[in-house]
Amino acid sequence: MTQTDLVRAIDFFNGLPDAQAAALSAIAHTERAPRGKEIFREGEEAAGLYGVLEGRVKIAKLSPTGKEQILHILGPGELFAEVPVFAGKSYPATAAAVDDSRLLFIPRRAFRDMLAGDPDLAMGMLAILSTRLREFARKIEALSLKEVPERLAAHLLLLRGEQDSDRLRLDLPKGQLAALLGTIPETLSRVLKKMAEAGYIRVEGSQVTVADTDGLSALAQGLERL
Amino acid sequence: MTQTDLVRAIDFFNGLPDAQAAALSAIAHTERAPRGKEIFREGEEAAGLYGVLEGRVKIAKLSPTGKEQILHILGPGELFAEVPVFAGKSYPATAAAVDDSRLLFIPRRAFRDMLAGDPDLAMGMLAILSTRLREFARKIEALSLKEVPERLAAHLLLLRGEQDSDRLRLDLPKGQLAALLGTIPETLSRVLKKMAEAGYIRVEGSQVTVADTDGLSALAQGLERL
DNA sequence: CGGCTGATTGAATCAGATCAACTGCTGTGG
DNA sequence: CCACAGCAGTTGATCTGATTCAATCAGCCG
Repeated sequence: MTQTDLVRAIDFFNGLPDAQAAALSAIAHTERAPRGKEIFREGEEAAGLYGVLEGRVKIAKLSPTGKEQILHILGPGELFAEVPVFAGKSYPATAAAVDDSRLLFIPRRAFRDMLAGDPDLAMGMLAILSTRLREFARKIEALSLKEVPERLAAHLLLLRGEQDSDRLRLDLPKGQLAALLGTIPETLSRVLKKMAEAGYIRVEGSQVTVADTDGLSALAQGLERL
Repeated sequence: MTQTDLVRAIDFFNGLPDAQAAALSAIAHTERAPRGKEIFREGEEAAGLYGVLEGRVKIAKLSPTGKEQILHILGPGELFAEVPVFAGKSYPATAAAVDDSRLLFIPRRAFRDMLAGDPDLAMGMLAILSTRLREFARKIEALSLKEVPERLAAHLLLLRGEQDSDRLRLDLPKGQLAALLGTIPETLSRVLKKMAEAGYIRVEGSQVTVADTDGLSALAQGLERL
């Protein structure tokens, strides 16, 4: 495995162009953390950010009385401590290895120097983050629609926007689509049928044709119901 | 209104330290867009990013047949076109003013040059974005818990982590809390009662005491039910 | 032709929303 | 100082959308 692949093993950096991934790799190094090893402690100045390559890491707060409150367990591919590093704060919690682990470490100082010399690295990371932020925002919007017909209608409209046609291919088996919409195949099946009967769409296997965009839109906003 | 306030009027930049907000302001300028004015067109090279100061802007795709598919309507405080600008792509859709609007514009070139000279600006923006990303991730996690007791248990555990004590103040009236959890006051009331009866918590007005952290945790993960 | 998987349909059940009534607190005006 | 309006919160009865359980169907591959 090359160094570049190492950096790419962290989801956060996946999507960076080769040149930038390589540049980052040059300042990153890997560390082994045996089970139980403390990686950093709450209150220390944030010296750098970490990614989990292998094993698991827990993020916890120690209460004054010494009780441990686990905030998060992280697995391979996950980044941590990036917020305090970017913000120039101290670590807000303590991190320790749960299993024997291998970590990627990027020192704050070197990272900052590299940003100064390579604005495209900064742009690349901003691009990744803002793309992901948009995706998340969309997901939140979708999840906060309570009824299945609303979520399905919203999803179909989204597909319609992407595929730029009224004839949509469901690129996912219906069972998977159901899971994506936070429901089960049975319900999806019934809702598709009702939508078809009400004239909003036509369904032929995994091909769905939008017949009434405005109607679907009204459904998605809960203005109408099936 | 000073220039700095202008930049801060966009949510995205809110949270930047004064020095960086001022620096950004220096390269930003404002534009007026009368109703109907096209701001940029799909396929053009992304020259810069925009924020809505006043009015509304629509983002739409024009299908080959000339039909317009509106993807999004944006209001004051919202940023747009930042993804193609950061990524160095062309605009993926067309933007036009819906009302008479005032926009903030930041040219890509100047923005990139500024990043090169000021790594702390880059760090600051990365900090904002990654903080927001974490918040969103948490929200998605919470929303994807389907049952109210799960969501409430998760929320109580979160508060417990923040307040670092088993005795929690609900900093929100119960009606508001219900809305935050995606339910209604009646249901919240019943669930709190059930949790108290089952011995997980004790409730005294807006003061909740966690009696069984592990039990709550099991509830939050759906391992147990009320 | 079996036998598997994905999709559909029907019946029973359940969680939560809705509707409506009631409690209890707080603040204000007579 | 009391009375009563007003609002947050609680409780009960009912209704509805969605899941669960079970059976069936369609297509596909060996």
